[in-house]
Amino acid sequence: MTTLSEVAQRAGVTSATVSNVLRQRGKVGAETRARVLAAVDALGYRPHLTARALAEGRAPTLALMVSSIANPFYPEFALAAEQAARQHGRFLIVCNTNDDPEIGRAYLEQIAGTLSDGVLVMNANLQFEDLRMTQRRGAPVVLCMWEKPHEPPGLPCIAVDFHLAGALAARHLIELGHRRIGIIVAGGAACIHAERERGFIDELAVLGHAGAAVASVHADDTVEGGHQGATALLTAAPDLSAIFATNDLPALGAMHAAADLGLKVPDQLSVIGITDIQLARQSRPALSTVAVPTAEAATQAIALLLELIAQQAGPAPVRVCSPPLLVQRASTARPAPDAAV
Amino acid sequence: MTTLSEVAQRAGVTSATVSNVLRQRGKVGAETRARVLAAVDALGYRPHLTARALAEGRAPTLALMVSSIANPFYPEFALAAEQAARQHGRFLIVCNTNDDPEIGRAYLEQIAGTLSDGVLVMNANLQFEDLRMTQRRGAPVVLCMWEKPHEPPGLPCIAVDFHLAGALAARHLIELGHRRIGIIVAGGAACIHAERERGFIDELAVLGHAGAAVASVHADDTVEGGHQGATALLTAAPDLSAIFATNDLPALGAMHAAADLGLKVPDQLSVIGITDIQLARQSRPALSTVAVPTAEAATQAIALLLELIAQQAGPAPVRVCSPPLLVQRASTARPAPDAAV
DNA sequence: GTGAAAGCGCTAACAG
DNA sequence: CTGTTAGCGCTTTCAC
Repeated sequence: MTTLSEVAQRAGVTSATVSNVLRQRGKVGAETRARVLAAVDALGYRPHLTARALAEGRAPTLALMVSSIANPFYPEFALAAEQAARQHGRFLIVCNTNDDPEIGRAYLEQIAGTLSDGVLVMNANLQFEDLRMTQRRGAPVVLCMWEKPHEPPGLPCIAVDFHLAGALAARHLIELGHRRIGIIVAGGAACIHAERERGFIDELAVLGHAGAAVASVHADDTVEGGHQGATALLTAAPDLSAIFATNDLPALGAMHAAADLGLKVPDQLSVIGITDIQLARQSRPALSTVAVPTAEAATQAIALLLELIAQQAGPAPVRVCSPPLLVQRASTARPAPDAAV
Repeated sequence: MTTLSEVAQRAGVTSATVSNVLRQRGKVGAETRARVLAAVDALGYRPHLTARALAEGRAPTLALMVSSIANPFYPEFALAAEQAARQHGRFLIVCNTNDDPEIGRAYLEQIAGTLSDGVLVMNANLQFEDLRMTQRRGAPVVLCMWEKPHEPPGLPCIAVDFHLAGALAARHLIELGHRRIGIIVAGGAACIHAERERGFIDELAVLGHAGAAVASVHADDTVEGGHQGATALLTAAPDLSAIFATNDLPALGAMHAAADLGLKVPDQLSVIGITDIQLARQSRPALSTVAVPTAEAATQAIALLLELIAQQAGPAPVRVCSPPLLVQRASTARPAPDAAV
């Protein structure tokens, strides 16, 4: 590990000058600069990021808190976040909370402000109180995918209009002619997807088909959960012509359930989800869904976090991403005439 | 940000003593300790990890280099790696190389030894020379899933016997009675999967059915790649009764291709992959595959890296994971009698 | 047992 | 333009 002063010594200057050359600060004589650069090169000097961080009073890393890396939603988000961070010269520390608030708190306690300059929170099931505490300690926090643009959480956040996402799904099914629709609300007790369900229901009412929501079940936010949910739904109400799931994974599970029950998708049953994860494109039939701007949210979240770190943003700014978009694929179609009651 | 000396002041001692109390080093009087702990508590003191790292001459973070977070292989691995790291009090910086050796090198240059104590390399398409350089600079490197246990790479690594993985796939298909098998070799030009193909071919020979490998194509390591590969295979040799893909993603693509060609899996075509990613369980029909100990590799890789950092390991140790295991699901079956030539 | 002091590698005033 | 001087917050000898 060659240090600044070793370089300085070789170049016959002092470490401050080397520092100035490297960071283009202060004026340095052209000739001196050349000597310094030569020395840097000869010695293979690389700045010690930890030492620099300590001296500057700021860390080069950002913490990304996520409930599980294994969430199929994660890849696109993390990819975009990492790229954005890199472009700003920052590194990303991934903190998996496993949906356990304790682990989340422990992470925050340890690294927020001491190893990471700021914290990105992505569905990590953290206590708001812990986040506020983190903020108070001087480490900015950004919530990455706030579901309710019209009800800001009192913390900086990147919001996506999931109410609209639900509405778009509803409109699509209604326009296709579906009048007997089952709903799978994913996310368990915490029920993070309430906004999506509400958007769906509200739109049904707006379109004059409030009665089209025939049945509704809660389910785990997984393929298996969707499978179980759909099975329950179709058993209780065999005449459903469509199922709306608040997330893609359970929607995929619903398609499997339909297959297991001998129902053809989309001929006998239409299925639609929300998010547009990679898998949605790869399923057979390909899943119709409402695409949500995941990568954009990641990029914006990084940008906002950096502004907060630089203290260039208000106390609890809310930024809204582009609206969700319907993506019609092969899992939705007009209901079969004989399926109608 | 309360500092050590603030705590010290409040406790009426010096920062050295506080440090001793916190790290259980040196002897501290019971009464003093109590006072110190009380002050720590009252002030909400948290150690500044960056400062500590600088003073200790070691960083609390490990770098995980990966070609793409979006690789469906990644979740299980990263989850296990992050947990293992956390259990050892380390944090994980995720470095996405996008398969670009330049990005990889830039990452290594910047953080290895200056922000991270060691580097985990997972399919990141890095130049060995860059990795050796990193080592020489004092930051240990571990390759996470070396495919050839019998040909160590000259760098510390966690190896998985992918030759055996290929062999198990071959044995399974042969035992089922398949004699006309198509092979999809994933991974493109770099051809990281050569060992798997060789294992498959070798085992065919061992079993006396060298001729069963009727055709072989190269394809991208994606669902789409597998789809294209399988389509090509089945077009050129419509009488194939089984397809072996060197990875699960292309195997899944092969199943889709079969469906598109009107072939029933497994009745008219058996498909088998390698790895056992989550998706393999969730596809319809569920994919038969050869499971590889991904999580174990992650855990071992972290352990080895920490040993290397602590200088408790030889120069280029190779650790071999548990052997791969056949997982028979619904995508493989005996060939239809009338399909045989 | 506890304190004083040096230093990790770098940056940031301020002098000259 | 370049050098001097202080730290950043913590750990770690080494005296007392």
